[in-house]
Amino acid sequence: MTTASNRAFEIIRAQILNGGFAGGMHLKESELTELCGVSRTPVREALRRLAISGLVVFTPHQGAKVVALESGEIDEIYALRAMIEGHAANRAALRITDPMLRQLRRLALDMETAIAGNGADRAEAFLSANREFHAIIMAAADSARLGAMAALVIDVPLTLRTMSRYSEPELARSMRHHRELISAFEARDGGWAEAIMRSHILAASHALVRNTPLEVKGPATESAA
Amino acid sequence: MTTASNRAFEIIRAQILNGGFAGGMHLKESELTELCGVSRTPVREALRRLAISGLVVFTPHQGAKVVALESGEIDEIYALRAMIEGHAANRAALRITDPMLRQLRRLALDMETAIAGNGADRAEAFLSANREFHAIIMAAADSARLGAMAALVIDVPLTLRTMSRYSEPELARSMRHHRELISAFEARDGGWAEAIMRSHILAASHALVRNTPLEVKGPATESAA
DNA sequence: TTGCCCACGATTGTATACAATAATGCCCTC
DNA sequence: GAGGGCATTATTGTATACAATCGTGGGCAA
Repeated sequence: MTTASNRAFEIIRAQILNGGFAGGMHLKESELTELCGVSRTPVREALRRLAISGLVVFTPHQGAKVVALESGEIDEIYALRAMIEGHAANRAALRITDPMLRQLRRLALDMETAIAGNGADRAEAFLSANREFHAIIMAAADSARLGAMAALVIDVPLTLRTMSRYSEPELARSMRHHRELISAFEARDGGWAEAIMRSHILAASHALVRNTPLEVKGPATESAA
Repeated sequence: MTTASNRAFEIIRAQILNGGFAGGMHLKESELTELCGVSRTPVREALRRLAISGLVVFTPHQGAKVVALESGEIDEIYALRAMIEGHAANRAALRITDPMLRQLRRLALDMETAIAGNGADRAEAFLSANREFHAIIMAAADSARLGAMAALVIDVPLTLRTMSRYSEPELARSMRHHRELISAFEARDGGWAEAIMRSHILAASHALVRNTPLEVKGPATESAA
């Protein structure tokens, strides 16, 4: 069984990511208490952790507010993601194990079939596999501190609904990036892996910016990068 | 007046950085309570923040332990610092203001005179100016998230006493890096600034590793990078 | 009417009491 | 005598009560 603090963290985080808590909204500890079914103490701990993750901002004696991203910040976040995930890919290329490589190949196939199909859960299957793909690379990089940094910039873009904004050519390019990443890993070439990963993230960034309406709203999924 | 939580954070952090708490030491909340003169609640918050900063590690129902760095981790941390501060220098080059540039020039002079002199506070003066020099660049980068990432890898090397390990040629090279950074900023050349900053951090890393005895002990100051 | 000041309410910050969990040492069994 | 299981105890996790602080509204004066 997990701790009450963890439950509170997950519940509040999910609410923010799926849009239940709008950007800029003031989060009152007493309200979160009844939402999560725990007392204020674990709620407070959860809020501090969310503040570290960049999902809420904290001001003394005024509590927590859900972050409201400006368009400039989105560029900034994707630039940081490119830096961090690029570095992770470089490390991963030198450390990845064969079982991990097999998993990557399978996930790449999963994504390609998800794209080719047309079921209702098409997007969900794709995003799930994509998330795992990137998670495996971070795991292969094998650096706790790098993982902590990634957490600072991975969560936030999730507040944007992006999957539906990718055109077919953009998705195809994303697939090619995945395949080329695997090739770079097979060659154990850190520089190649890093370059492709950077391209992958930055391409996603531009696809997002170009297709994003001014006001971002609605239940969110996550970036396809 | 600051909050009790902040006081506890600063007190415990200082104890870790100056070596009062040895690596691997188990930090009991009740003991920290009497050390800091506050109750357990703010102590707990302080410990969580320290865990985020990478200075302590947390395991459920077992509390906090001061981190014990292995030699491999030091390389990893310096690689991350090179990545982050390099990126910060790149951004800073495009955003830095003239007053900030003037400050950098003054601090570079301060460091050079500190090195040239031979007073007892020689090292202290140098390190203080050096810290401010890097802080200004981070501020000029103007990215809260990047600052948060930097915090993950700036604090930890402080647990190592490094200043005394730099040879004269190494210090001279460090000074040249500072001057060249200023030149890159004046030219508003992000790529140049990033390259020099990476060199600066990585050079410091190797100077450290080469001069570090196997067991690192004693009151700590901070890295000269 | 408008601006400022004070008091009130709401909300966060802190302390302490209680519950739950994990480490430790002892005793029993083999 | 050694190993494992159980009870004890120390330590962390949680809840709640209290204190401090900030925003807000009303009232008073210019």
